[in-house]
Amino acid sequence: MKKVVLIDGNNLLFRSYYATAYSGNVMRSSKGVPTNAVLGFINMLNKIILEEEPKYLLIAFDKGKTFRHEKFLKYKAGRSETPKELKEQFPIIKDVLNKMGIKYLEVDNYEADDIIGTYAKQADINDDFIATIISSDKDLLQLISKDVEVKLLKSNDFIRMDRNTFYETYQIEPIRIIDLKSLEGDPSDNIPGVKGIGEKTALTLLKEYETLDNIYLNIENIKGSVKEKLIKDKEAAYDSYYLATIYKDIPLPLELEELKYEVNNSLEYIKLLNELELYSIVKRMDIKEEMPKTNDILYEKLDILPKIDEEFAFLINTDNCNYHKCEIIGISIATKDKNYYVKTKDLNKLGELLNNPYKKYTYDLKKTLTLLKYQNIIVNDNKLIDDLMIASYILNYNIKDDISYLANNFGYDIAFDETSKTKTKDESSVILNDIKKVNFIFLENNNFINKLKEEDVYNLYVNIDLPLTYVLADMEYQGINVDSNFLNIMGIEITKRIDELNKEIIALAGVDFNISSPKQLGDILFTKLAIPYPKKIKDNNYSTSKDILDALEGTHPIIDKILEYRTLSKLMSTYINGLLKDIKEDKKIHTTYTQTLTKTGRLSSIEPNLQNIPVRLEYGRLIRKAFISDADSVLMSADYSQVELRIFAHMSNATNFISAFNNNIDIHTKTASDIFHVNIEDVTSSMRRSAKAVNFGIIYGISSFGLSEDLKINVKDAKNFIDDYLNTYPGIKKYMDEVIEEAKKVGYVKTIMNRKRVIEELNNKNFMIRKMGERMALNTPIQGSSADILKKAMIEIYEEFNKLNLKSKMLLQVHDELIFNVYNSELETVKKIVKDIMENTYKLSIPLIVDISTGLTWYDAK
DNA sequence: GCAATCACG
DNA sequence: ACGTACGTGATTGCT
Repeated sequence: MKKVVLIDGNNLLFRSYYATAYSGNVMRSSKGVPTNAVLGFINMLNKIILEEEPKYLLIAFDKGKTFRHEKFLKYKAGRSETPKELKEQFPIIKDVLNKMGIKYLEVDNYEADDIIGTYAKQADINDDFIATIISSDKDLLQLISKDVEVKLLKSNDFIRMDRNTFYETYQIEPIRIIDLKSLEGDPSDNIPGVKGIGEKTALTLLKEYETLDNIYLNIENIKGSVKEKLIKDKEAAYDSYYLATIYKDIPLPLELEELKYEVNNSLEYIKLLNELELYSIVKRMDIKEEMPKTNDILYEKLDILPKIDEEFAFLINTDNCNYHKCEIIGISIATKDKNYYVKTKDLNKLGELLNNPYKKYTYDLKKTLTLLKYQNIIVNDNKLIDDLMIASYILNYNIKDDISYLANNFGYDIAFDETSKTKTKDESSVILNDIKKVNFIFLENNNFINKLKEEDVYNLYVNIDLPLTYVLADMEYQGINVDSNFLNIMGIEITKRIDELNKEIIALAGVDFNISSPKQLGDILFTKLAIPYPKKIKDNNYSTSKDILDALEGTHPIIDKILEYRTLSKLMSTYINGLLKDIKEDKKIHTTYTQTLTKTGRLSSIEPNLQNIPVRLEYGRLIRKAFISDADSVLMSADYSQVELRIFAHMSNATNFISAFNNNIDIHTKTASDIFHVNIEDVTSSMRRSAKAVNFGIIYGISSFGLSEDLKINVKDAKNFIDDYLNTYPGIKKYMDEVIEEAKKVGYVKTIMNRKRVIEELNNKNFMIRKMGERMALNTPIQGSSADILKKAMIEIYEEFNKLNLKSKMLLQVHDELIFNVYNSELETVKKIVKDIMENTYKLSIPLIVDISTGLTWYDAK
């Protein structure tokens, strides 16, 4: 006999909600997501599964206004509005159920009851099945039959009702619950019933006359006030009869047999629980099959690495500073049946193991490769080393530097790395923790790889991001020469000027204050000096940002001086002192590329950031003179021209753009000529500037407000401008609409190399957040595809340099630009290789163009 | 630890 | 009626 458990999902979620909601105050995750009902629901569901051991399981939900509402406007009226904290939890619980592998159904215009009724009837008819219905709603008792029982939930326990127990309680047939309701009514659903008749009278009547019809047939035999009441509310009684009747024949997409249930604590499920911060559920889960109890780990502590000739996971344990200057503490290794911890700073043995022909797994391979390089150990990209950090990034898991965050999201219990502040742990517990991490990698790596394949992003992993790791490790290791003398001299000049400005500004203000404090500066400008604030005041705060000060230029002599002070302070603190601080003993700066951070697939650069060295303003640009080539070399810059607009043109198939790019016509001039309806040669510089702003807007996911800010025009003009633009290029409008539609449908967007970004904001109820989501959906494929293409080019250039054994090296990446140190003897070869690969690595419907320039400093390579 | 500001693509 | 351009990192002041 197969038992199917049918759960009234709405009922369960409502009960869970009101059990712990106190006047709208509910438990929330740290992100503000209400979770109290979800928590209660899962706990109740787990209890049900434990008690009932269902082989078949279905959760039914209401959907939309039902046929009952259509017929009776007052149905369920008078119910207080479902609180939004509860409404928000419906999609969450459905997500949970999906990830638990539990089937749920909602059918347009029907209630959960009708879904349950239909399956209950099927179970009754089908000799193989019996059903248990779970709810606290007595209505469902009408479904009890020879094969159907109801488990009626009470506040802390339940009553199981089958035909016998039901009869003992009510002395009527289960189906007469409908007749009972039609008499006594149900205030919670606004079912009227007969006024003045409660359960007791109703039951007495039904015991005698069995049905509502029969009661009215025998109305003359009934005495006194009850008769009066029955006659008065006859219509209401029959309406109620209709409302209380559960349908048993609604169309359903799944057969009973398809409701099969198997325990499935999927990784996604655990991850979701952790996202919702419902840790108590994760803790109680029976996870020993998939998730070993990491505290039971045994290991051997060694001084030298053992010989290993099987697959293994490894981690180099370091102190927690920048890995270009960190101390190595040891190496942890996990194999199928043994874990090791080796206390050593010598990575030679590890290097040998990594070049051996079996699979290796780690987390943050780039760090490993760089540390090895500092010991002159080279690991070739032998396609045998997996990096769980890269895999997790591509899978859009939330990851941090510290692998513990990831592991704990998958049900492990691993302490976070200690910072210098929290350094309290003894050596053996630090070692044990490291072993836990490496053990996690060993056990989970293949699950992650399978997931990559399932999500159709394995190619991206294995052909782009993973091989790029080797390229980046080398770039970081190479570093770039920096002339500290130059920076020092420039610093002296800047300091002198800052001092002058400081005096002048204080004099103009008439009072001493900290110019670097936006708060104090705002007070001085807009209160003390009473300069009129050019914009709407926001949050009762004066902004002193560049935009505001620019608008005030000329109103007071202090403004120009503050602007200059700002520019120079920035140069001094971030670029003179900041860079000097990061020059290592080899007179080079070694940045670190974060490969697993951005939402779009770009890299970022830290400690220091070499992707935002000044270039737009001439004085700031001088900083680039400090970045110099090696002896007998030049610095070579290779940058893509308009790569994002070209990618956009390719993806949107915008014919005008494509023809302009194909014919090498200046794209902004072409756009201006199109939207202003003038010949190319008649486009003025102001027309071109406007067109350029709109083209940029397109890349960002245009908004009239944003454009108005950029062009300093009013929002209405900006809107007209955009409308004209989109009318001129109808293909662009269509493309953008389609991207957003698709993104809303599947919940994510993709780049040309299938990199995915999930955008939750797209279905947010808040207009502003939703619009932001739409802009992300439009921008990410462009920015991300551009990143994909440059990454692919970098890998190919790196391989070609290696193949030809060139001394020249790739040093920096700045999103659409690569910087190389090129030996004079190799200049022509390198130029050709780089230009050729960058322009041809990915074929678009339009050409990609790369501009190359060289010089002894980064400033001169322009 | 966060907000404001400003440097880059 | 909302109140925004997309993606980053470093420094400073302030709670």
